Parts: sequence; structure tokens; C-alpha cells
Amino acid sequence: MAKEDNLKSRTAILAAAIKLFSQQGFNGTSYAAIAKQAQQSKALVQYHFDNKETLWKESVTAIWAQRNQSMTDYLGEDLLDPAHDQPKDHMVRQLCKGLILFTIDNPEWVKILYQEAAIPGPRLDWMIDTFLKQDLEQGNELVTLAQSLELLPKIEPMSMLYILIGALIHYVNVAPVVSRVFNKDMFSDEHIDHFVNNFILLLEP
Amino acid sequence: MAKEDNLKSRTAILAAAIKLFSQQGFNGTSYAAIAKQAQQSKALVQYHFDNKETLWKESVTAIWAQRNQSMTDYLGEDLLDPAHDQPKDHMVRQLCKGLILFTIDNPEWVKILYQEAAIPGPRLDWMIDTFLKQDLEQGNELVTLAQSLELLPKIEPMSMLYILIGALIHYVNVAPVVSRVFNKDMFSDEHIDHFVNNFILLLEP
DNA sequence: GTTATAACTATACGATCGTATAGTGCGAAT
DNA sequence: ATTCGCACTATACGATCGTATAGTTATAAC
Repeated sequence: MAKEDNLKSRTAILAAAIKLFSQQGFNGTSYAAIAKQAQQSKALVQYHFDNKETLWKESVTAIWAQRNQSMTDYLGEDLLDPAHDQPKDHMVRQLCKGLILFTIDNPEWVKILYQEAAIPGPRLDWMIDTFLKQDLEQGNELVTLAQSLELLPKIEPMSMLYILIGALIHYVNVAPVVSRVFNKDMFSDEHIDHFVNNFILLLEP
Repeated sequence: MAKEDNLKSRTAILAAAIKLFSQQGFNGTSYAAIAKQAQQSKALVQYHFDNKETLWKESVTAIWAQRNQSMTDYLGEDLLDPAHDQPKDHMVRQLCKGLILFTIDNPEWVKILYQEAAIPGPRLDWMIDTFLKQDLEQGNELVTLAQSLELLPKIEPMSMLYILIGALIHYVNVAPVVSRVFNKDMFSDEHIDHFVNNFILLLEP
């Protein structure tokens, strides 16, 4: 077996682990389930990641890495660059819609966050120290910047961040439920636009 | 053993099951863990609820029952009764704060919802048919009523509901994280008031 | 005082849990 | 041609999983 095979199977296993850990949590996810999802042998899972905690930590690390890399694709590094000279409401709309689309394509970090935030313990501690602390600070900065550009109302930044992230994430989280209840696809562009348009009505500074 | 003992141990087990299912999900929760949490024997758990799915369903049912009963304590049946003749912003403030305090004291329904909404399957289907469909309709009605009283901005009600519930729930969900990062108690009345005051600035119709 | 019922326990089943370890097969290096 | 290292497999360990079933109490009915 060549080196590529190693990377390939390892990546497949990691992807499976990410999916299951974020959906089912640490205790709810087994080596066997990960192996099955990745279409690999259980022994190979253990070969690559020799215990469950290691695999979990690598999964979370990969989730955040992919998230950070993907974030710029959705928001654009220079989304808030005033040089664009675009209408303000268009920029806010793009920010909100970007966050939703991003969360739809990267649901894992939210799910892992909510999974672990519910259970005090060493895993939550590790996540806070390794990722969440920075996340909060960056979110705070993003909001403050947007406020200084008069894109968002000038309420206290952390409160603004709760509302922004909370509302957008909640839309994505309950979308499967709402879709089934009203027999509509809440993940469709049309419904997302509808929601964002309503949301930004509240956000006019 | 008397009949009270039956009810007592059954209740203790159900309470333990509610806690663990909401924190750790279905697969992540074991009979043994529930028994330990309830300080009862594993066999007694099975005696009262003879399989895991039954226990889960009874747990969810109990969560919703308690939630519905408790809801009025926090919101007040007549919170939105215009006969009160109170200032509007005070009523909105009370609604928002009520929802936060209620969620802090009844975190289980949100956690179960987010747990199961992440995994398509028969459990989610059952929850939707049994509880969530009604919840969405009631939420919609509550928002529409509040809007007709000019307590909330008149954006599309479902969007308003996402924002209201999403923002408030998110505050509660990440409170353990934020508390640790900033070394403050986000569950304190002081910080909740601070957040709610900022939130209602956005909600002025 | 026997019987019936209900609360609860003891124990054990096969399956799966996370983990350990020895071994196989193959390409690359010497 | 042999050795070596690495990707991967086979198998088995004790623990725990969800479940089944038989047994033990204590109370109440007759």
C-alpha cells in the first residue's frame, strides 16, 4: 500500500468521525460506527488514531481548521472593506446570508459546540482553551468593526454577537424540523433569502 | 414497599433519564448511567420502563409536560393582556427575560431538540408529530399576537420567531462557555438584564 | 393463614464497547 | 537478495451494552 492510501483512508475515517461525533456526541459514537461510515475496518480506525479521545480531538481540530478555511469563502476576506463602496444593506445581507450558507455547509462546529457545552468536563475545557476563547474574541472584533462601519446597530458587541449567531444558527438547526412541518425546503435559497431579508429589517442601525 | 415508593423511585429514574438523554443523547445514555444518576439499581430502571425507547419517549413527554406547565410561571398567562396597561417596552422585556430564565431552569427541551434535530430518524419524526408541530404553531401565534399589540416589529412571524428563540436560547447555550472565558457568571440576573436590554433595542417596532 | 399482587433484586444472556497485540503483505532501501 | 518499515488485518481481551427471566420480599385481600 502506498502512502496515498494511508492519507486516503485516514481522511475517510476522520471525515466519518467528524460527522458522527458532531451528530451523536462523544459517548454516542463508537469505533465500529465510525468504521462502518468510513467503509473501513474497525482495526484500521484504531491504527490511525490509537484511542478515542485522540480521534475526537483530531476531529474537532479538523472541524475548526476546515471552518476557518471555509469561512473566508463565504464571507470574503474583504467583505467589510469600505473600499467596495457598496450599499450598506447589501453588505449586511451578504454577511448574514454568508453565515447561514456557511453553517449549512459546515454544521459540525455548531453541533460539536452544543454537544459539549451541555456537559461540563475536560472535553469542554479543552475546546474552550483551544478554540472557543479565540472564537469569541474574533466574533467580538468582527461585530465591533461592522458597527464602526455603521453596518450593525451599536448595541453592546457581545450582545450583538449572541443575537447574530444565535438567530442564524437557530434557523439552520431547526430547518429540518420546520421543513417537515410546513412541507417546504428551508435550506433553499428562496427561503433563506426570505429570512435574511426579514432579519436585516431589525438590524438597521 | 408502598405505592409511594414506586412513584418516588420511578420519578427519580425519570428525572435522571431526562437529564442524561438531554445532555448525552439517546445513544450516549445507558441504563447503567441512568441508574447511577438516580441512585437506583439498573434492574429497577428496566422494571419501570421496560425498554430504552419507552424510557426515552416518556422522558421527552415529561420534559414537554413540565415545560408547558412551567412556561406560564415565567411568562404569565396574561403577560400579553393589554388590560394591564403597562408600558410596552416593559412587557417585551418581561417576555424576553422570562424566556431566558425559563430556558435556564428548563434546558432539557432545547437540548433534546438540538440533539435529535441533528439526526434524521424515527425519534425526530416522533418528536415532530407529537410536540414540535404544535410548538411551531403556538410560537407563531404568540408572535402574531405580540405584533398585533405592537410589542414586536411586524416582520414575518416565523422569521421573528427564529430570531427571538434563536438569540435567547443561544445566550443560554453558550453561557457556560462565555462565563468561563470572561470569568463572569452569565447566568446572573445582572448579565441577563444587560443582554435583554440590548436585545430589546433591536425589537422596537 | 393462605393467596395474590406489586415493588424490587439477582443473575445471566449474547452483542458490542474500547483497547491490546501479534501478524501479514508489500514497496523501498541497502 | 535481504532487511526494514509501514499500511493494514486478525483476533481476542475484559467491560459494559440492552434485555430477559426467575426469584425475593412486603403489603393487602379474602
